Amino acid sequence: MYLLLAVHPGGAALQELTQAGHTLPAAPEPRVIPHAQLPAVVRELEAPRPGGQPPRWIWHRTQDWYPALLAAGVDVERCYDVSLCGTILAFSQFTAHTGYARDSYARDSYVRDSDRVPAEDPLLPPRTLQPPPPPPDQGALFDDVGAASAPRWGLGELRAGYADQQGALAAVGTEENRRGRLQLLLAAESAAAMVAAEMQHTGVPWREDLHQQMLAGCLGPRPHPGQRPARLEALARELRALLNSPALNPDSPQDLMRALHRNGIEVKSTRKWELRESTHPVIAPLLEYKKLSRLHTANGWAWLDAWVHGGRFRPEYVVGGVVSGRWASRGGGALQIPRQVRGAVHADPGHKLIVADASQLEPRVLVALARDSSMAEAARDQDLYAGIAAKGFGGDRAKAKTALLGAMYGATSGEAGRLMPQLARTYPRAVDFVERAARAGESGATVTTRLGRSTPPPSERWFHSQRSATAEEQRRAESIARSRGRFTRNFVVQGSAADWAACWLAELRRRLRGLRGDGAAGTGGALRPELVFFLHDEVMVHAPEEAVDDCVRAIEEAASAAKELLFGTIPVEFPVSVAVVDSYDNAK
DNA sequence: TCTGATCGCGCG
DNA sequence: AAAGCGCGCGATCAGA
Repeated sequence: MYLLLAVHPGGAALQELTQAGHTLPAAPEPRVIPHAQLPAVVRELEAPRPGGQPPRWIWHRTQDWYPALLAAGVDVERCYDVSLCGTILAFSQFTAHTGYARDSYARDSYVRDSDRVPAEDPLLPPRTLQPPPPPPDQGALFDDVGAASAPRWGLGELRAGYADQQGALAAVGTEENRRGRLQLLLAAESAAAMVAAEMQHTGVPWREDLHQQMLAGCLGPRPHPGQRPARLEALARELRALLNSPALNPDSPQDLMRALHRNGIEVKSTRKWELRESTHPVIAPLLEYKKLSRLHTANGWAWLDAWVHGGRFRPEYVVGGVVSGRWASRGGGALQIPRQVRGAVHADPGHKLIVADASQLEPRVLVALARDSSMAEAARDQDLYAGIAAKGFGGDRAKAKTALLGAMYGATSGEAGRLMPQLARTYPRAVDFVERAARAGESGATVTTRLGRSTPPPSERWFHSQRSATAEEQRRAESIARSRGRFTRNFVVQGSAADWAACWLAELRRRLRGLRGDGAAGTGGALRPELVFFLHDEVMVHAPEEAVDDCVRAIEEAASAAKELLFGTIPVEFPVSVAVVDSYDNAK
């Protein structure tokens, strides 16, 4: 059963579809449901019924509808996010012949700014597929607007948008199961949108007291606003003395660089890797200052005040926020929780954190994409890099890793660049695969992930540079082309890894829901396993101790299901490493 | 005084 | 000038 949910004057419009496809059956008048009653109606429709599958909710944006339902204690099993799926379909090479992209561009309510050239960096292609939504909840500031994150599509638009998408999907050829793969991607992306909303609702369990203890230990007591913590102030004094610069502000790169130069330390920047080259006595306290200053500004007391409430860190996740299909986040630096503060991520009493990550996901994805059987054999090892090193690199693991990463990122110089021929000799198929993606990107072509997510077309700047006349412009054009080549080279690997991760997440969500007993259903979630964090190739489940074994099994089963869904039966493993811990810093 | 770019660093 | 990929964020700095 498919249920369309759209905006309607006075509430929400709900319409049932008896069949879903590109021609939607004539439908009866929709049910109009006042907003206050929507959660109860959804709960009723989600209730298990004998022999029946749960409905699939079709809505414009999961972010518009789902948070309020979750807040009312209602969750749903399946959905179809027309906005996210529309973005995939508008760019996918699998649907390029269908005209869907062109038609959807014409639909003015379909907002996208992906073909806008970023003004700040002429070398880079556009990075985001959607315009940044309004800032996260700022309380009363936006009350008069009220529509900052309100649903936008009425039933007519929703029906038309959904039908167009189903039409495009139906027109995808079945060779190599392209249609099936794209359909899988749409389902996984929609599931990811639900997971993101659920994780945001649940939050990462965060022990504010432990965090504050750590801050006090590293920085001293909490300073007054605008002042440096005691430990930082002491280090700043030491730096000023050592550099004979009484007015030095170590937070200013310019100021700092001048002071370093005055003391004969000839650095070209104040980055820490460059500072480490010098042996001057000021370097050690300077690096210490930088480290603590970063802690204070990025994850200090102000961060705690802003982002942690009621023992939970609730960042906003942006599904599809990266062109490759990775998630982005907004607020609190959710995808950059430093190792230094991970001790504050702590399970509730009677619970454990299950932290699982897909080891060496991207190189394994490359092996599978390229069907490189010699590399597959080497990757049979739990440690892929060691396996690669054993054949082709004389057992030197570090070299093998550098070479493989270099191949995926497009290294041309340094050690990684020098190792490329060596890698290509032993593993020609894998190297050829990324090389072809790079050459396609350089020439302006689109590349596509395993499940059918494609790069946007080259930037206006790329097209413009093609018409270069002078030698100078020519060099510039080549630089722009190489830059796009590195992007597309990496896109096929990073994006296919994101395909895999989305399937992993979706499969895991389904299994975790299957673990919920009826008994715990009404307890608001406190007594059942919950996905609380996802980071590219890593998931965290917060689970009651008695559910840990089942959760670990679910994580592992979901990983092998994801591999099967993407690649079928192939001799490549995607092992996950699982840690059951009280505190995040004990994982890995 | 405000705004947008740049530097630098955290994560994968 | 050349440059291994993808992000978010805070402080500083330059320019309006």
